[in-house]
Amino acid sequence: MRCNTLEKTKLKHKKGLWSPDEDQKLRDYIVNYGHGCWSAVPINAGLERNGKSCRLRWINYLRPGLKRGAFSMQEEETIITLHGLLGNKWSLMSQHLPGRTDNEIKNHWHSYLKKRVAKSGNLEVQNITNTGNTESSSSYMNSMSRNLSFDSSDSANRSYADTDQQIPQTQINKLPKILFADWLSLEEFHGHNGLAFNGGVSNGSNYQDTPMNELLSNEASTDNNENDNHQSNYQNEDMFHSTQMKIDQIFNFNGGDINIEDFLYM
DNA sequence: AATACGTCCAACCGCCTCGCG
DNA sequence: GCGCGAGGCGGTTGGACGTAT
Repeated sequence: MRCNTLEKTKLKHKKGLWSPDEDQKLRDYIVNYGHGCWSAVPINAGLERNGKSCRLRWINYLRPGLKRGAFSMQEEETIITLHGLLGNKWSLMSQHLPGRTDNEIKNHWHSYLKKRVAKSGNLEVQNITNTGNTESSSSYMNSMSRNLSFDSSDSANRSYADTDQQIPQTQINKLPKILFADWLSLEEFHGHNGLAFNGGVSNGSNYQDTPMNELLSNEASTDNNENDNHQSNYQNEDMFHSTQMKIDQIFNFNGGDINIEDFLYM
């Protein structure tokens, strides 16, 4: 993927915040000529920035159609649900939140939603502890499983480490490492003992133990076994269909139309 | 009013993948 | 097949701003 106009000149690239003048130059250039090869953009637009910086500025700030301002409740719920499904796949999430950038979603998650999720989880824990009501454990499980995996060593749980929210270790130990977001009840879990997924780091990247990743890893592992299929990963047909229903809810709401098979290959 | 501390967000960095030569 | 550059992505950082003391 090489450009005709290579950025061979080793200019001293400016860093830091963009000035309104720089924004205007970049906007004018891209509106008139398109970005084409990003490394050529700063040269042609008369900017002392590198191509990457221009691309980022355009995508995250200047691009038409971006929503600015607070996230709506629906957007937040979508992010939380998608995070439960996808893990830190911000760019994938942004595809289902029109007008929002991956950076924006990521920032919002780290600054707000992560804490909100942790807090709601903690409240549930308090209810269990205070009342000793075992029935509430189901809603607790739903709440917690909505967004998190439970292997205390995995990266998803590290999100708790940088907040003051603590999940009691006894709770963690009782929990499966993965549940299927909020569509798997505790009862379903107990009815499907084989569902506790394996944790661990995969392929050297920051890989989180989300149901999505687990499905993907199962998918990868089934490449060598053609007798397996996606549906078998769900333990039974009911679970497969309830998962499909949940995905339908999310993606139809966002104007999409997708099935589990599609989802796996997004 | 001054300072410390916390939060948020724009931007940077490093890594990975892809495609061209 | 290999090397290189571009593009893309997620993690991290730094500074601006708001709030508490």
